[in-house]
Amino acid sequence: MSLPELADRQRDILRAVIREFITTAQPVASGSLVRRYALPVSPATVRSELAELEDLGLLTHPHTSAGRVPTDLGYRYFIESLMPDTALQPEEQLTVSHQFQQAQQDSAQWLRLAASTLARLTAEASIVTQPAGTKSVLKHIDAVPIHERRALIVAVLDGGAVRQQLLDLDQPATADELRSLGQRLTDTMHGADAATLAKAVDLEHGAARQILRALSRLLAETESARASDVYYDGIQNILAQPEFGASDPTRLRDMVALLEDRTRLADLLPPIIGEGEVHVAIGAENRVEPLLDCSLVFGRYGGTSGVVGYVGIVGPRRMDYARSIGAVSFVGRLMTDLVRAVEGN
Amino acid sequence: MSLPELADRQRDILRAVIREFITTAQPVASGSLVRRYALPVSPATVRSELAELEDLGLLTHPHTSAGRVPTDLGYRYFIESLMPDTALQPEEQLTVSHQFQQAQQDSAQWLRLAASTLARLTAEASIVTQPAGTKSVLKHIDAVPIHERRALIVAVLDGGAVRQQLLDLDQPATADELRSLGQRLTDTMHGADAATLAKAVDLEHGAARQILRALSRLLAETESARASDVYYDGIQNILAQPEFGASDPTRLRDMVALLEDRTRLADLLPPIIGEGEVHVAIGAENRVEPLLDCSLVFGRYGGTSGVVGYVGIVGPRRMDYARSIGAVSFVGRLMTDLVRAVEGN
DNA sequence: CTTAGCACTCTCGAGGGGAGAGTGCTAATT
DNA sequence: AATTAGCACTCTCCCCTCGAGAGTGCTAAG
Repeated sequence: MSLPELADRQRDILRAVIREFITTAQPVASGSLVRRYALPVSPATVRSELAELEDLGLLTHPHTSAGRVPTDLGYRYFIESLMPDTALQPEEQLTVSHQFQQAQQDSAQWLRLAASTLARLTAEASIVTQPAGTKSVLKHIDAVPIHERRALIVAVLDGGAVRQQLLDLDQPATADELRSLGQRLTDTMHGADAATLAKAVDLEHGAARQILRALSRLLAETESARASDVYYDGIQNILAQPEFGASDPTRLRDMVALLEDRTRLADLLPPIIGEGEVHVAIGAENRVEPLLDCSLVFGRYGGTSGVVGYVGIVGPRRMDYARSIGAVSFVGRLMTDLVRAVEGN
Repeated sequence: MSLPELADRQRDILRAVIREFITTAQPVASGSLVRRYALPVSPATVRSELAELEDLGLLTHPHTSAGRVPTDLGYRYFIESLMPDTALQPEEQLTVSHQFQQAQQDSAQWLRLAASTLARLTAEASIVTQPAGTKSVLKHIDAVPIHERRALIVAVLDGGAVRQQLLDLDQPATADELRSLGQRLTDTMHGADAATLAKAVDLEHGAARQILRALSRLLAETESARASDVYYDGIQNILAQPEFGASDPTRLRDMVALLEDRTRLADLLPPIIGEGEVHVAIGAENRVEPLLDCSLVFGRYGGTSGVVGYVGIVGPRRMDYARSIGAVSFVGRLMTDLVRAVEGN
């Protein structure tokens, strides 16, 4: 996995091949390289350089008389040492962060917005997971009367997530009773996690007991179901890619099936990403079968209290990595800001 | 659009053609009909009947020497007067409603569950819109302190929807202040809609004024953004359909693009569906271009107070209408029950 | 080291049967 | 009058071929 050292001209040529292949999706010929990038050498010279890059494992040949195509290693080399600055244009950053500021209203909207923004910025399919903490902690409890014997329990978690649960009460309760119950539980249970709540259940009785039981279950689910709530967008974008076109519809279907299946999603997320880092998995670096022709670009966002979510995109190996990384990184940062704002830091 | 009258044998044959085409996706030949459905007549007889059904506009011919394919009108006839009972099996109903009972916890989960259930039951792509009222009415307000100068406003609407909004306070407020403010506003604003809230803004000042302003905007958005929150699932299912396969990838992409674009979604929903009815739009009955090869099966669900959402599926014209209608109708009923439960009826 | 020239290879699309499937028609049968 | 067997006809689909075109690898000259 160590990357070979290249002469300057080879680097230029590799960069040109990748750039060309990304836009055309066609194997790149020596002649067209010279023409389009105004190289100061002849096609024959380029050919010998291409042959060397192929020996180094950075390029391949679909067949004898076809142009060159980057390998996984070729893309990797590009990302590690050929890629231009990935930051988005300032105007773009402004537009996007403006949209995020307007969407502060509803945390579910953040996720949706993040997914659609990424899809739009990168023209790939995007995936955004709900922030889920290793420890979910209660911040506020409220009991809203719906009916004499029925109440809606609203819980605000650390990190600004809001959960709700409809509860059939064993005994009728008035609005005032529910209100003071919510107050008391908020005061006593502030900062409690699922385990603490479970313990506290036995100390209470009546409606309070019911509420605590429901909440502890809710928190436990929130903690465990790490990737249960996933937003995705831009599937149309990967349908538009020529590599997933007519040739093999099964490939495409398997891929979409993988994305839609929220339970399998956790597997393909890169094991650990550092805060603010962006992780790129190219082609066969993905262990999952339907993604062997794809690349993933993922980032992590999260608060200080261990609340963590993922944002990322899926696309063909042939993608604009600079732009993708820039977009994922930027959106990840915005999401981190949003989560922190709700945390109160 | 008036449906022709058919002799019994013609009805049997039409039914057989549709059933066969639904499962095989191939034009149906007279010979295979006789073979598979053990018809007591010869292929030649069947052929003359087929020719007559074609004259009536119920079947077509891709080309001279191919089998028969149902037309939109053929499917329509099938649905109106040939279709078996659409109710799901009792065991299936039990399983599904059991799942819905368990998911009562979170209204966002209902929608997700409805979408995935429909996708699974019908093996088509499903669409579920959030229930949105012509009039959204406030039921409960809560202000949760995040920070000295920052609060999370949680609003419970009629219909059990929960909205949240992060607010930067002009002046710092303590937890107790926020709490009593929430109580007071809940008491005074209970039952208010966006317009009422907007009027009340000027009567308040300080944090209360900020909260009311935010809430009125929130409610206005909730009312207007009728189909803003849409859940869909099972896109993989329509990718698996042979009619959207290799032939024309553009078709498929346009279709998915249409589904993903939440703003265009409202257009394709059938104008008015009665409570408990299921509306079927076959092929060209959809005015939208990318859906000319598709059928939609949609139902409406909602509460007594005018809160309305849609559940439905999209698939190829060649779909199992009986099952689709049964599934959509059943899931719609379950959703109605859930909404009503939160309303307190 | 670079480059012109050239032979070689491979894909892709068009064109050409041939097999197969299925119809429509006609005449015979019930 | 309805049904059916027989048969010619049509159309698709697949396979094959073949030529054009694109691009490489090699070699020898600059």
